[in-house]
Amino acid sequence: MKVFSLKKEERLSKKKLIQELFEKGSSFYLYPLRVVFLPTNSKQNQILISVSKTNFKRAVDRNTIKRRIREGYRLNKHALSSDIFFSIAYIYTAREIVDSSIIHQKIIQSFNEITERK
RNA sequence: AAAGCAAACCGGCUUAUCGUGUCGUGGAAACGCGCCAAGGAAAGUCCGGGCAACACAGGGCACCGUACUUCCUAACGGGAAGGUGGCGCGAAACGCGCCAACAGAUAGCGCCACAGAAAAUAAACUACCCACAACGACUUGUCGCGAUGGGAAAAGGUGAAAAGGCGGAGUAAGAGCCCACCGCCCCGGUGGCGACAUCGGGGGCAUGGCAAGCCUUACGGGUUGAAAGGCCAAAUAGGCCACACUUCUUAACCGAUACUGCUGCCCGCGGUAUGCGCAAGCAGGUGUGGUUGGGUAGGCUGCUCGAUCCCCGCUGUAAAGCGGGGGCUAGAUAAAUGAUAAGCGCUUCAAAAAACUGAAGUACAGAACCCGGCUUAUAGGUUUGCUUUUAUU
Repeated sequence: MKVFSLKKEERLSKKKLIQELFEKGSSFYLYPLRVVFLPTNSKQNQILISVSKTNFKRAVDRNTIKRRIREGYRLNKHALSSDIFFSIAYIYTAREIVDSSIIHQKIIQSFNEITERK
């Protein structure tokens, strides 16, 4: 598998898995993100990105933030290496649009948190 | 040339690295290669239609919507052309532009704040005119005054609006009481498909405003909405059929009553329940086998070739229609169409012109079944038309 790709299999799309993640998963806050994660028995890490409609009324802004987070995960996901895999949800909680470089940095930090806490 | 107004259109480009989705192609697979990949509003969800499911014998009333005319259209509350009224520009026009909830107020009910005498069967304030008891004056039969009785609706002031307007004649003072012109109403002619325009005759005014209070007239209106709907495999509740065992009461039809469906109500027509009447033989439970299969989560489909787009010709004042040629132009589903970096272009500013340099800015905004409109947001730019100002000929 290529290093920087991000296929559909790496995204959470099943309703049951999402419900399980939010009911049983543990979470921590890392500005501007809230991260929810749960170890799973699937064959790879799966992520979910969410931006609240109340904080960003325009769809253009929500798309931009989602794309930046996705790129941050895609370009750095090789740093998250472990013997087990996780379901991870990134929820954007800030009220303003943050630069890409900061988001990238925070995502790398989140990987360290997850591997420590498991 | 500049400014203003209106209409139509455009609304960034290139490269590098790493990525995403549909389709095509190679491959057993992993994956590789190629093509394409947001908008003028994709937005608001305000109208109209296609498509789909469900419902529907029919009639009346209610409810909701629309409202100058003709045309366009699949349809519309949209558009085109025109009529009428109002406003703006202008010296002015039969000019140009903008706006209109633009059917009916002699079908009926209701309302008309404040001010004002009075707000709709007019008049109770001031002012005007006539008569005249009492009183006053003096030139002693006249004048003044005004309780009171009557006339009039012209004048003042109030108001958004004061009972057709203006002028004349008339009168005690006045009044469509009478007359001319204008307005209004009625009838007829002419032109126009029509809204309407115009001409002639008659009426003496009867008819204040509000329909965005109720209402009247004419026309239209099933409900839901892609989370619609269809298909697939799995597990399972339930239904149905056959057989066996078991228990003993009660099924169907018709009438009656109650509830309910047809947008609401009534009539009408259906459906269900009750088991009172009439009537008479099957009804319930358990097990086995077969068959069917609601809902839930998942996958596939619906899904993008269409009232389609571009060009040319013809018809029409135009909206638009017809014919010919060419093109295929997003299909995601916890939701792709991107991220990062560099450069270019454009606009503004740095006194003025050109070049250079620097700084700042580069909008509104993201498809979710598909179309036709409307409304709202939008940095900057282009074109066309009209008006005004200045310059030149």
